[in-house]
Amino acid sequence: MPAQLPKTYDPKGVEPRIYQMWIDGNYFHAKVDWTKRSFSIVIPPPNVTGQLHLGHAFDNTIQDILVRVKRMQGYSAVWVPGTDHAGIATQIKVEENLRKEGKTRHDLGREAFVELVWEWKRLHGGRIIEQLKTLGSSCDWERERFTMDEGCSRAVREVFVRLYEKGLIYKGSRIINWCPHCATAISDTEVEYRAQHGHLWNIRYKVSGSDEVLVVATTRPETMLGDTAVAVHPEDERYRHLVGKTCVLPLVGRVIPIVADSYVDPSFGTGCVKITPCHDPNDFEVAARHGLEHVLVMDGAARINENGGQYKGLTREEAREAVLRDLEAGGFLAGVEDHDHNVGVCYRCDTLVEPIISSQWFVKMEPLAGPAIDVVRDGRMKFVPERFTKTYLNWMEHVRDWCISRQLWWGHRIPAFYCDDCGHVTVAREDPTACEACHSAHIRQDEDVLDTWFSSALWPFSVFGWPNETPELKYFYPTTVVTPGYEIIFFWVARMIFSGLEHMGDVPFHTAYIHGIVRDDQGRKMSKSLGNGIDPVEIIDAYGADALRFTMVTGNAPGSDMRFYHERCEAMRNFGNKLWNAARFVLMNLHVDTWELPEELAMEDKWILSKFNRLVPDVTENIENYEVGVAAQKLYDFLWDDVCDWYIELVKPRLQGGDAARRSSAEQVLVAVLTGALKLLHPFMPFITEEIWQALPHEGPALMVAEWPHPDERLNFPVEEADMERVMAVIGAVRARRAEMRVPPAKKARILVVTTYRAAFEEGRASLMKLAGCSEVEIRETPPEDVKGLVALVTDSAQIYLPLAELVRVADERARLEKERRTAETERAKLSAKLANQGFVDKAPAAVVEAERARLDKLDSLLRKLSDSLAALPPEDEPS
RNA sequence: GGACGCUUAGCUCAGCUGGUAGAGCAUCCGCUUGACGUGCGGAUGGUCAGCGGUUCGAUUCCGUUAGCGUCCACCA
Repeated sequence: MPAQLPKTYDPKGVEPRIYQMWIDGNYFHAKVDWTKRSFSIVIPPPNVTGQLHLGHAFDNTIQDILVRVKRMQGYSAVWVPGTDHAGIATQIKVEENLRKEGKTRHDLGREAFVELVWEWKRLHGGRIIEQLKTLGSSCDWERERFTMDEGCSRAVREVFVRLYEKGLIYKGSRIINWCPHCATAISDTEVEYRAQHGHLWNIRYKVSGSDEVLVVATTRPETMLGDTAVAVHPEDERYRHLVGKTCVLPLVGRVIPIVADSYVDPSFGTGCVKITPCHDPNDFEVAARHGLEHVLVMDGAARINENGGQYKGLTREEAREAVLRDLEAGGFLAGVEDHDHNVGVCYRCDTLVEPIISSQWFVKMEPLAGPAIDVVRDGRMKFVPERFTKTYLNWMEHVRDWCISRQLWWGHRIPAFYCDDCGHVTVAREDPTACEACHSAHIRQDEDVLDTWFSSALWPFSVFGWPNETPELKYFYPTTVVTPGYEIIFFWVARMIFSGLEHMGDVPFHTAYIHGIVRDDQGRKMSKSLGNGIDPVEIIDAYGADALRFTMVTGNAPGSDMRFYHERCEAMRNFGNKLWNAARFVLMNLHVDTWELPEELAMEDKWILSKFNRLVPDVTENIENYEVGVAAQKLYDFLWDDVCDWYIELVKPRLQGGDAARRSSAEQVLVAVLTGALKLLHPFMPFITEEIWQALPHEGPALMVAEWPHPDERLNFPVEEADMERVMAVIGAVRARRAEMRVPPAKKARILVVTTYRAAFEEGRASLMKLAGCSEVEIRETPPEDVKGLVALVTDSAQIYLPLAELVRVADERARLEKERRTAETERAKLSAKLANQGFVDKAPAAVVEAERARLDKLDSLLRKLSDSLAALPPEDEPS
């Protein structure tokens, strides 16, 4: 920083330069170094063609704080960045773009289309990475990965083959969630449920060879086209005689059996359930138990297929209307009721999900879930905040097999090859040229790709080179911590855990530090459709990255959502500016270019050093416990209140005075405290702290690689700290009283301090003069004889008299002092009752009792002084 | 149906293992105070949702009620 500094901090002018300096210094790169402890984080890989949103800003800030602290603490700390190929999201994006040219992916064909997506990735893939840099993220860019790069793809293939060989991956025909819009299967996790007002239609099914009629209830009448049975509860007396008989499916005319199954709840609806095995998971189960026929009536676009007869070609919505109309016309409709229920929609596109039978690949979860439950139960892996443990366990304990195949082109293609001749499936690490069973060359690779989350599940070890046994893997795995939002606990965290355990034999990370989501100022989720999204890039532009980062970590509890307010960013920018100006002040007054702590320390020096010395372990501990918000708040308070509002003001007289030694020691302490605080603050506000540090006398190339502060025994000054605070209390009392009495600041007064802490106040004399607006300070141990015309103030260690004759009315003074006395007495009464309570004295920790005793002493002292002051008051003024 | 979270100053929210209630913003009163008006000094404002319990002591722990919110499950 040159001598002439702007009065306001300009992030735009500083941030890119500082970031480049870090890059040039290669400070982000972490090496395998067995002489150091390792610390590692892998980034939750953002979508490669996505752009930065506040959620990214949130967890990247957290990660950066953690990794910067550890780096400064001397760890070999790596933060591995990278991006996710984001199968569906990316493919859709490219397809949409293609549609502008009036083309679909099928016009191009698989190979050309995939090449086009790669091209798109090359074009847009860098954006989010660049945006992460503007945040100040200290990722090890040399280790940047992509879920579809060669290494990650190899890991995916290896995992697939291993799991297949162990029988943990299988292909089967099951009811899966089908998204008609994305035209692919999706996993259970990818379905979101929405409450919806709907209807329950009652439909008459005529019993064969009888006049009896069964009434079934359904919310989805169009699926009746695929009914292959009607089920009743085995114990249900009403229908027992019909079990084993058949009935006739209306409109279709198919004769279907009536079966008994305990799945049916006799108390719901009519107690008769239509069974549609191909379009309902429960019905699928029932069908399996009873060996029922499967009739699939919908295609991949959720249109009725040829099995739907006359309804063929209709969409599911059209089919519903048509079916209802025809049922009505045929007299099959027995009634309709309102019915609220949940419907599943695709988390990507919001389209109503269609449960449909389909042949897909699955990961068998049960054997994988067991260990994943154990490691959390026995504490080998923990969630912060702890409550997410339960969320996780509940999910893992009930998890169903994971549908991993996607009918997409963009992704890791399933390495399964079907033999046209013998039907054998060859699953192999390298593409086979022939069927492994019959050696026929007529093999075809499975058309599908894997769920995007299949590859991100491997991220904590694939990024370090697995399946190769690399030094990185040995050194950095398990990673220390991951920092996802709670919305991806199931998508990502859970799957990393069982994958890590299965393939690495160890947890992928020791801690999952879960955060909430960033909402708008009305508490709404940010979304494209609401148009309420806030672009972090604009925020950085307006307030600076440091301000955004600080906003992200302060004022919200771990794991809970936060609302985003511009005002908060503004406040944090102001904090940066405050720090900037404090630094400017220090530099303006600095006459040295190196520093060390002076031998002779003044009271205020010891006070601030002592406070700082306590701040160091406090902040360190908070960060270690993942209480970054608390740590940030402490730094904010220390810098603004203690350093700026007090210490700097306290040393101004020395800096401007003629005593060179006292001036110089103030400079030294200023630099010491500022430097120390900059180190602690650096992980939170890396840019501004680095910029200031570079301008201050320093050793080493950069703050970001400076050593994290340690508390220093020699800097504990409890006595001087207390003395200083006694003086500060008097300053506060005088200021408050003056403000109350509207004494203009320019009007200085002579004050009289009556105290037994004479030495402390002698040393604080200059501070009192400067900060309490005094023309003169008299310190004595006994009160003056005549206090007429004096305003009396009391702290627990001093009585103060201000000669403000023209402003004083004795009656008012008396009233005020008495009010203070009453307050103090009330408090004293409470306190002495507490101390008189034998239970308290016996059972409370000694330190607490001691503290309360000390407080009582102070109150007594205060009360004595109040009484003295009251007694000394002259008789009431003559009414004039 | 199950689980979880929240309810603290006008607003938005912090408050670690129980031991004198905090911040930012807003409001009010002052201030060109030689770092900073993105500032300085001062002030107002809270029976910490209600009710029980444990405890010497509860905003903090337990139970319960109410309101709000989230996740999971999904009886057609």
